[in-house]
Amino acid sequence: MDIVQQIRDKGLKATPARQLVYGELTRSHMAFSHAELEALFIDMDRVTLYRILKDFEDAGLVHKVFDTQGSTRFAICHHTCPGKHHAENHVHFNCNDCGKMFCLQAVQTPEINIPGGFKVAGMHTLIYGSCEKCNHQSETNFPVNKTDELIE
Amino acid sequence: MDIVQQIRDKGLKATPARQLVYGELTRSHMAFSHAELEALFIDMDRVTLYRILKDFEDAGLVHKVFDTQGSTRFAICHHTCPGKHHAENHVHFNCNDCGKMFCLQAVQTPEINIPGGFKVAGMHTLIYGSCEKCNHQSETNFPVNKTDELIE
DNA sequence: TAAGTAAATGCAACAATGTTGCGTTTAAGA
DNA sequence: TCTTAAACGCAACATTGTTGCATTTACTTA
Ligand SMILES: [Mn+2]
Ligand SMILES: [Mn+2]
Ligand SMILES: [Zn+2]
Ligand SMILES: [Zn+2]
Repeated sequence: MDIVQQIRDKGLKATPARQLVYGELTRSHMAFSHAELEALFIDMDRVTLYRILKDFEDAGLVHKVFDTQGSTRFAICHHTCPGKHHAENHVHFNCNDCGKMFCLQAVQTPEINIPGGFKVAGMHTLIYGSCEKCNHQSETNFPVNKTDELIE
Repeated sequence: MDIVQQIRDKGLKATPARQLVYGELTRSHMAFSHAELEALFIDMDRVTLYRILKDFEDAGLVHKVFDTQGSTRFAICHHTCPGKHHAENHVHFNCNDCGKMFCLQAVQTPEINIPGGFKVAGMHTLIYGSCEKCNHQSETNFPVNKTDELIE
């Protein structure tokens, strides 16, 4: 099913701006900050972008998450998305080096028991470290004890 | 050891404002938002409060966490705190009803395996639901199938 | 394919949150 | 008590997000 139809199926008009945003989010499986999207679509109005993301979120097309800096990010909802609380069923990874954030769709949030009278509704799991690309780059920049072919 | 000495031990002056903030954070084991602290200390300058929290964080007296809304919160570091990354070794609970956030010092962040080339440095675990107090209140307000003594 | 309409956009203004610079005050050691 | 680096208070600014309103546009229906 194409992007235009996916947007329309949620009762939203498939405007050019929406197609651009939804297209970008669909192609990569990353969680984008507002700043990142603004940089990608330089002539898109700031407020329009806020509203597009809000509308997408309400429609269940994207989910909102916060990175290790507390900044808001948006990512596409996987097709197996149960709806509004999609973001809560999988783990997110935030790279300390490049700052990018990834949805690890395949990794479910773990089970956890907590004491006291707390009634658990859900959880957010945010893992941080360095992504594959940044791992490689740091190895390339500061080779320590590697064989030649690993340095590349 | 008293509050004044704990602040001084980190190389900070134990000013009245700092004693108030540190005292409050020490007594309760909650993670306070900036707004909550401003409300508690109405005649404390906004900027001073920001700087106190920043200094405490740098000194390892408190740790910064984000709640389910992405809002910044600060909580005391437990005495077994390993230092800068204290916040990462225990789980936090955020009440959906009253909005309060609790440090569950006794609950360690779980182990988790993720695929791909990601290099894990740590994780944040944020559980949400309703706290003990709010559980009770909702039972009191909307009694369904309870015995009398439970409704109280 | 033209017209009608609700939805979406663009712009300005505003609100909330956090930061910086700088002159004044104060905690703590001598 | 004196000295001084640290902390404070205030104003100004930056960033992020929201709201109101006039204009434009995507989609429906004729
Ligand atoms: Mn995600
Ligand atoms: Mn904590
Ligand atoms: Zn990276
Ligand atoms: Zn509560």
